[in-house]
Amino acid sequence: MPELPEVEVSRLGIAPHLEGQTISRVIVRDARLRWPVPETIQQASGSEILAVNRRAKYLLIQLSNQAVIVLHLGMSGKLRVLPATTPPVKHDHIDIVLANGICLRLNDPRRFGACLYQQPGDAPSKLLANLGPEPLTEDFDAQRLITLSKGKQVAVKNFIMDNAVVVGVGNIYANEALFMSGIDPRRKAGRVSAKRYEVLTEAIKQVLAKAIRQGGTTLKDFTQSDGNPGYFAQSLNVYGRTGEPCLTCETPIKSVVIGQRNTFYCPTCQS
DNA sequence: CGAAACACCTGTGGGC
DNA sequence: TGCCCACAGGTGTTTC
Repeated sequence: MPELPEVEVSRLGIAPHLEGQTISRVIVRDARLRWPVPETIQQASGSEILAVNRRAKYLLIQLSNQAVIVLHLGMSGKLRVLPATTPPVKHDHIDIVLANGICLRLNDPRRFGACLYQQPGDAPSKLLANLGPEPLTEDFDAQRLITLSKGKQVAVKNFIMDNAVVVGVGNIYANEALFMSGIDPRRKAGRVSAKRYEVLTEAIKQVLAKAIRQGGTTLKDFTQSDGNPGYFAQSLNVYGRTGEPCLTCETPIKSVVIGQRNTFYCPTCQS
Protein backbone atom coordinates (compact mmCIF):
# COMPACT_ATOMS: atom_id res chain seq x y z
CA MET A 1 0.00 0.00 0.00
CA PRO A 2 2.09 2.87 1.16
CA GLU A 3 4.95 4.85 -0.18
CA LEU A 4 6.17 7.89 1.66
CA PRO A 5 3.19 10.09 0.75
CA GLU A 6 0.72 7.51 1.99
CA VAL A 7 2.63 7.12 5.25
CA GLU A 8 2.77 10.88 5.69
CA VAL A 9 -0.94 11.18 4.95
CA SER A 10 -1.56 8.52 7.59
CA ARG A 11 0.62 10.40 10.05
CA LEU A 12 -1.18 13.67 9.44
CA GLY A 13 -4.50 11.90 9.89
CA ILE A 14 -3.75 10.11 13.14
CA ALA A 15 -1.45 12.54 14.95
CA PRO A 16 -4.15 15.01 16.09
CA HIS A 17 -6.10 12.14 17.62
CA LEU A 18 -3.10 10.71 19.46
CA GLU A 19 -0.86 13.51 20.62
CA GLY A 20 -1.42 14.42 24.25
CA GLN A 21 -3.48 11.30 24.89
CA THR A 22 -2.64 8.52 27.33
CA ILE A 23 -2.37 4.89 26.28
CA SER A 24 -4.55 2.70 28.44
CA ARG A 25 -3.60 -0.60 26.89
CA VAL A 26 -2.31 -2.30 23.77
CA ILE A 27 -4.23 -5.20 22.26
CA VAL A 28 -2.22 -7.58 20.09
CA ARG A 29 -4.56 -9.99 18.33
CA ASP A 30 -1.88 -11.36 16.03
CA ALA A 31 1.78 -10.79 16.80
CA ARG A 32 2.96 -12.44 13.59
CA LEU A 33 3.95 -9.37 11.63
CA ARG A 34 7.21 -9.09 9.75
CA TRP A 35 8.88 -9.52 13.12
CA PRO A 36 7.02 -10.74 16.18
CA VAL A 37 5.39 -7.87 18.03
CA PRO A 38 7.39 -7.78 21.30
CA GLU A 39 5.74 -8.44 24.65
CA THR A 40 7.42 -5.31 25.94
CA ILE A 41 4.93 -3.19 24.02
CA GLN A 42 2.57 -3.70 26.97
CA GLN A 43 4.84 -1.34 28.87
CA ALA A 44 3.44 1.47 26.76
CA SER A 45 0.33 1.37 28.92
CA GLY A 46 0.07 4.46 31.08
CA SER A 47 2.33 6.59 28.93
CA GLU A 48 1.35 9.77 27.20
CA ILE A 49 1.85 10.10 23.46
CA LEU A 50 4.10 13.11 23.01
CA ALA A 51 4.35 13.12 19.22
CA VAL A 52 3.78 11.05 16.10
CA ASN A 53 6.80 11.44 13.86
CA ARG A 54 7.94 9.83 10.65
CA ARG A 55 11.33 8.67 9.41
CA ALA A 56 11.31 7.21 5.90
CA LYS A 57 8.22 4.98 5.88
CA TYR A 58 8.41 4.32 9.61
CA LEU A 59 5.97 5.99 11.97
CA LEU A 60 7.49 6.78 15.34
CA ILE A 61 5.12 7.21 18.26
CA GLN A 62 7.10 9.02 20.94
CA LEU A 63 6.03 8.24 24.49
CA SER A 64 6.44 10.02 27.79
CA ASN A 65 8.32 7.03 29.22
CA GLN A 66 11.05 7.69 26.64
CA ALA A 67 10.08 4.64 24.61
CA VAL A 68 9.06 4.69 20.95
CA ILE A 69 6.48 2.57 19.19
CA VAL A 70 7.80 1.95 15.67
CA LEU A 71 5.18 1.18 13.05
CA HIS A 72 5.71 0.17 9.44
CA LEU A 73 2.81 -0.48 7.09
CA GLY A 74 4.62 -2.83 4.72
CA MET A 75 2.68 -3.41 1.51
CA SER A 76 -0.83 -3.66 2.85
CA GLY A 77 -0.95 -1.99 6.26
CA LYS A 78 -3.63 0.53 7.09
CA LEU A 79 -4.21 2.65 10.18
CA ARG A 80 -7.61 3.81 11.37
CA VAL A 81 -8.68 5.89 14.34
CA LEU A 82 -11.88 4.46 15.79
CA PRO A 83 -13.90 4.09 18.98
CA ALA A 84 -12.17 1.29 20.86
CA THR A 85 -15.50 -0.52 21.07
CA THR A 86 -15.65 -0.98 17.28
CA PRO A 87 -15.66 -4.73 16.62
CA PRO A 88 -12.44 -5.82 14.96
CA VAL A 89 -12.54 -7.25 11.45
CA LYS A 90 -10.25 -9.71 9.72
CA HIS A 91 -6.57 -8.66 9.87
CA ASP A 92 -7.13 -6.06 12.58
CA HIS A 93 -3.95 -7.12 14.36
CA ILE A 94 -3.19 -4.35 16.84
CA ASP A 95 -5.09 -1.72 18.80
CA ILE A 96 -3.38 1.06 20.71
CA VAL A 97 -6.21 1.98 23.05
CA LEU A 98 -6.36 5.46 24.54
CA ALA A 99 -7.83 6.48 27.86
CA ASN A 100 -10.43 8.61 26.06
CA GLY A 101 -12.01 5.57 24.44
CA ILE A 102 -10.42 6.00 21.02
CA CYS A 103 -8.00 3.52 19.54
CA LEU A 104 -5.45 3.40 16.76
CA ARG A 105 -6.05 0.15 14.87
CA LEU A 106 -3.61 -1.53 12.52
CA ASN A 107 -5.04 -3.74 9.78
CA ASP A 108 -2.51 -5.56 7.61
CA PRO A 109 -3.61 -8.56 5.50
CA ARG A 110 -0.17 -9.50 4.23
CA ARG A 111 1.58 -8.92 7.56
CA PHE A 112 4.64 -7.38 5.92
CA GLY A 113 4.27 -4.48 8.31
CA ALA A 114 5.89 -4.13 11.69
CA CYS A 115 5.16 -2.95 15.21
CA LEU A 116 8.20 -2.68 17.45
CA TYR A 117 8.87 -1.18 20.85
CA GLN A 118 12.09 0.69 21.38
CA GLN A 119 13.11 1.46 24.95
CA PRO A 120 15.91 3.79 25.99
CA GLY A 121 18.08 0.91 27.15
CA ASP A 122 17.53 -1.15 24.03
CA ALA A 123 20.16 -1.56 21.35
CA PRO A 124 19.38 0.97 18.62
CA SER A 125 17.35 -0.54 15.87
CA LYS A 126 19.30 -1.33 12.74
CA LEU A 127 16.22 -0.54 10.74
CA LEU A 128 16.68 3.20 11.05
CA ALA A 129 20.46 3.20 11.10
CA ASN A 130 21.36 3.20 7.43
CA LEU A 131 18.63 5.34 5.96
CA GLY A 132 19.43 8.09 3.52
CA PRO A 133 18.04 11.62 3.76
CA GLU A 134 14.40 12.56 3.69
CA PRO A 135 13.50 13.48 0.10
CA LEU A 136 11.59 16.63 1.07
CA THR A 137 14.46 18.19 2.98
CA GLU A 138 17.48 20.03 1.68
CA ASP A 139 19.62 17.12 2.83
CA PHE A 140 18.50 15.43 -0.36
CA ASP A 141 19.99 17.20 -3.32
CA ALA A 142 21.28 16.47 -6.81
CA GLN A 143 24.88 16.41 -5.66
CA ARG A 144 24.10 13.39 -3.50
CA LEU A 145 22.74 11.46 -6.48
CA ILE A 146 25.63 12.54 -8.66
CA THR A 147 28.22 11.46 -6.10
CA LEU A 148 26.65 8.16 -5.10
CA SER A 149 25.88 7.08 -8.67
CA LYS A 150 29.49 7.25 -9.86
CA GLY A 151 30.34 3.95 -11.52
CA LYS A 152 27.06 2.32 -10.46
CA GLN A 153 25.79 -0.34 -12.86
CA VAL A 154 22.39 -0.61 -11.26
CA ALA A 155 19.38 0.76 -13.14
CA VAL A 156 18.66 4.36 -12.19
CA LYS A 157 15.18 3.30 -11.09
CA ASN A 158 16.58 0.88 -8.54
CA PHE A 159 19.13 3.49 -7.51
CA ILE A 160 16.53 6.04 -6.47
CA MET A 161 14.49 3.33 -4.73
CA ASP A 162 17.52 2.42 -2.58
CA ASN A 163 16.79 3.61 0.96
CA ALA A 164 20.49 4.23 1.54
CA VAL A 165 20.43 6.79 -1.28
CA VAL A 166 17.18 8.54 -0.45
CA VAL A 167 14.23 7.22 1.53
CA GLY A 168 10.60 7.03 0.59
CA VAL A 169 10.72 6.61 -3.17
CA GLY A 170 8.72 3.49 -3.93
CA ASN A 171 7.62 1.90 -7.16
CA ILE A 172 4.86 4.32 -8.10
CA TYR A 173 6.76 7.52 -7.55
CA ALA A 174 10.03 6.19 -8.97
CA ASN A 175 8.22 5.55 -12.23
CA GLU A 176 6.52 8.94 -12.16
CA ALA A 177 9.65 10.92 -11.28
CA LEU A 178 11.63 9.26 -14.09
CA PHE A 179 8.87 10.06 -16.56
CA MET A 180 8.80 13.67 -15.42
CA SER A 181 12.56 13.78 -15.92
CA GLY A 182 12.62 12.13 -19.33
CA ILE A 183 14.98 9.44 -18.09
CA ASP A 184 14.71 5.78 -19.19
CA PRO A 185 14.31 3.77 -15.96
CA ARG A 186 16.64 1.08 -17.34
CA ARG A 187 19.55 3.48 -17.77
CA LYS A 188 22.52 2.66 -15.55
CA ALA A 189 22.72 5.06 -12.60
CA GLY A 190 26.34 5.85 -13.44
CA ARG A 191 25.35 6.90 -16.96
CA VAL A 192 22.90 9.61 -16.01
CA SER A 193 24.28 13.12 -16.49
CA ALA A 194 24.64 15.62 -13.68
CA LYS A 195 22.18 17.87 -15.46
CA ARG A 196 19.59 15.11 -15.52
CA TYR A 197 20.13 14.34 -11.84
CA GLU A 198 19.31 17.98 -11.14
CA VAL A 199 16.01 17.53 -12.96
CA LEU A 200 15.33 14.15 -11.35
CA THR A 201 15.94 15.50 -7.85
CA GLU A 202 13.34 18.21 -8.36
CA ALA A 203 10.93 15.74 -9.92
CA ILE A 204 11.16 13.43 -6.90
CA LYS A 205 10.49 16.31 -4.54
CA GLN A 206 7.60 17.59 -6.63
CA VAL A 207 5.87 14.27 -7.14
CA LEU A 208 6.07 13.32 -3.46
CA ALA A 209 4.91 16.74 -2.27
CA LYS A 210 2.01 16.79 -4.69
CA ALA A 211 0.97 13.27 -3.71
CA ILE A 212 0.91 14.26 -0.04
CA ARG A 213 -1.22 17.30 -0.86
CA GLN A 214 -3.66 15.09 -2.73
CA GLY A 215 -3.98 12.56 0.07
CA GLY A 216 -1.80 9.85 -1.45
CA THR A 217 -2.47 7.35 -4.20
CA THR A 218 -5.38 4.95 -3.88
CA LEU A 219 -4.88 2.02 -6.24
CA LYS A 220 -6.74 -0.87 -4.68
CA ASP A 221 -7.18 -0.22 -1.05
CA PHE A 222 -5.22 2.68 0.36
CA THR A 223 -7.40 4.92 2.47
CA GLN A 224 -6.57 7.88 4.62
CA SER A 225 -7.07 7.37 8.34
CA ASP A 226 -10.60 8.71 7.99
CA GLY A 227 -11.39 6.00 5.45
CA ASN A 228 -11.40 8.29 2.43
CA PRO A 229 -9.27 7.44 -0.61
CA GLY A 230 -6.33 9.48 -1.85
CA TYR A 231 -6.69 11.38 -5.07
CA PHE A 232 -3.24 11.18 -6.60
CA ALA A 233 -4.09 8.20 -8.81
CA GLN A 234 -5.66 10.58 -11.31
CA SER A 235 -2.31 12.37 -11.56
CA LEU A 236 -0.35 9.28 -12.59
CA ASN A 237 1.34 9.67 -15.97
CA VAL A 238 2.78 6.19 -16.48
CA TYR A 239 2.20 3.90 -13.49
CA GLY A 240 -0.27 1.17 -14.42
CA ARG A 241 -0.88 2.66 -17.88
CA THR A 242 0.69 -0.02 -20.08
CA GLY A 243 -0.56 0.34 -23.65
CA GLU A 244 -2.35 3.60 -22.95
CA PRO A 245 -1.20 6.74 -24.79
CA CYS A 246 1.53 8.88 -23.28
CA LEU A 247 -0.11 12.05 -22.05
CA THR A 248 2.65 14.05 -23.73
CA CYS A 249 3.19 12.36 -27.11
CA GLU A 250 0.51 9.65 -27.35
CA THR A 251 3.05 6.84 -27.79
CA PRO A 252 1.74 3.72 -25.98
CA ILE A 253 3.26 3.36 -22.53
CA LYS A 254 5.55 0.34 -22.21
CA SER A 255 6.18 -1.87 -19.21
CA VAL A 256 9.21 -3.95 -18.32
CA VAL A 257 10.33 -5.69 -15.15
CA ILE A 258 13.32 -4.13 -13.44
CA GLY A 259 14.55 -5.59 -10.17
CA GLN A 260 11.45 -7.78 -9.84
CA ARG A 261 9.20 -4.72 -10.04
CA ASN A 262 6.88 -3.64 -12.81
CA THR A 263 8.22 -0.54 -14.50
CA PHE A 264 6.37 1.86 -16.77
CA TYR A 265 7.81 4.37 -19.20
CA CYS A 266 7.23 6.20 -22.45
CA PRO A 267 9.69 4.90 -25.07
CA THR A 268 9.57 8.24 -26.86
CA CYS A 269 9.79 10.73 -23.99
CA GLN A 270 12.33 8.82 -21.89
CA SER A 271 15.89 7.94 -22.91
C1' DC B 1 32.25 -6.06 -3.17
C1' DG B 2 27.92 -4.84 -5.95
C1' DA B 3 23.92 -6.56 -8.14
C1' DA B 4 20.28 -9.66 -8.52
C1' DA B 5 17.25 -12.98 -6.68
C1' DC B 6 14.61 -14.61 -2.92
C1' DA B 7 11.86 -14.44 1.06
C1' DC B 8 7.85 -13.13 3.85
C1' DC B 9 1.90 -13.34 3.26
C1' DT B 10 -2.91 -12.68 1.73
C1' DG B 11 -6.22 -10.84 -1.49
C1' DT B 12 -7.70 -9.83 -5.99
C1' DG B 13 -8.38 -9.80 -10.84
C1' DG B 14 -8.06 -11.91 -15.20
C1' DG B 15 -8.20 -15.89 -18.19
C1' DC B 16 -10.06 -20.17 -18.97
C1' DT C 1 -19.69 -19.81 -11.14
C1' DG C 2 -15.26 -21.72 -10.05
C1' DC C 3 -10.37 -22.66 -10.37
C1' DC C 4 -5.67 -21.40 -11.07
C1' DC C 5 -2.13 -18.30 -11.92
C1' DA C 6 0.08 -13.86 -11.84
C1' DC C 7 0.65 -9.98 -9.50
C1' DA C 8 0.43 -6.22 -5.79
C1' DG C 9 2.32 0.09 -3.14
C1' DG C 10 8.30 -2.91 0.89
C1' DT C 11 12.55 -4.30 2.40
C1' DG C 12 15.80 -7.48 4.97
C1' DT C 13 18.41 -11.61 3.73
C1' DT C 14 20.67 -14.74 0.74
C1' DT C 15 23.04 -15.88 -3.37
C1' DC C 16 25.91 -15.19 -7.27
